[in-house]
Amino acid sequence: MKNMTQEPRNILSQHKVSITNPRIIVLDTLLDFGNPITIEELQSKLKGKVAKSTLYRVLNDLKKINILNEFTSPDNAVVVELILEEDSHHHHLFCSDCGEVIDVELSDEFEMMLVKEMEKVQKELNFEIKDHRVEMFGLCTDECSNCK
Amino acid sequence: MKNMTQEPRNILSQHKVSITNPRIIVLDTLLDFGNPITIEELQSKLKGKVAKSTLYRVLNDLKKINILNEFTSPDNAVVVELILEEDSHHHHLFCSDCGEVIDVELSDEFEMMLVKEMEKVQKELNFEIKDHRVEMFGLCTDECSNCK
DNA sequence: CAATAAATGAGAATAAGTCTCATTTATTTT
DNA sequence: AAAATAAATGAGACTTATTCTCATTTATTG
Repeated sequence: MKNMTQEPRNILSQHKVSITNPRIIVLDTLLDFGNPITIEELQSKLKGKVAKSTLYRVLNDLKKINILNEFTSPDNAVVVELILEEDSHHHHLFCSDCGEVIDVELSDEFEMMLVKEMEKVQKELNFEIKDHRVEMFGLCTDECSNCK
Repeated sequence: MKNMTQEPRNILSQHKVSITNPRIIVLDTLLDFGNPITIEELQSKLKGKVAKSTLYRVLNDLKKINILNEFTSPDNAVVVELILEEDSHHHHLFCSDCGEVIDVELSDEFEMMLVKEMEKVQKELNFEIKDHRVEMFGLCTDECSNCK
């Protein structure tokens, strides 16, 4: 079992940013949780170990080195997620009940078709499309400990 | 040419909510703009004709009667849009430069394939998917008066 | 048209996120 | 390895978006 704080250190040094305690703690928490997480939930997991201002600064630092993705849930709460592997193109599924956010990979055929659709849109609207997102909303039935 | 304030009145009475001046003004502004709009831009178009607290209340009222859609732009600004026709399923294209949001309809084949993808996801993750969104990000080249 | 219910405006309250600045911690230089 | 320099942190002030409160105004109902 690997040293808990080693991976955050590696990540930081790989990206040539200084290795500090708050950064290690935040990365560790995100790695440990493993899923997209709201700022609120992240703060509660951190239990005051990192100052609020520092948390936001660290998140911005991680965005700058492109290892943090940020988006919003259907109720407009900000959600963050580590993106460590370059090839992990995926989408999100949101539970309207418990607020859980789940990563979803869609088929290559689908992604190819989406690219074609975007090419059509680009031409029609004279727009240069750089990125896309597919979001799905629903209810995680059963198995969920958060949904009563 | 139809009376400018008649359509808002019709909409409100169809949805059995009381017809008030702020509601008429907000609806009129949204109808007139015709595209998704940020709260900030909406406020500037309203030029103080409606109190800030009332604006938010009116927007919430419109959400409750299901004629207002709310989402966020890539920089997390809240965007609202009237949804008057039931059959107007569409997606959004965001310009990262000027912030414009454009409605986009994708092909039926694509939508059908997306439904199939969602059915797969539902089964795999034991999730009941109710809705989806496709968002596209890029730059509106040329023609745009806002982008320099 | 009067009575009742609902909506509004103004500004106070709250909450998310940023900023400031003195202090602490990392990194670089010697 | 210690000193010098640069960067990051914590605490709390500040800003901005949104909600809330409550006295007044406006709609709706009888």
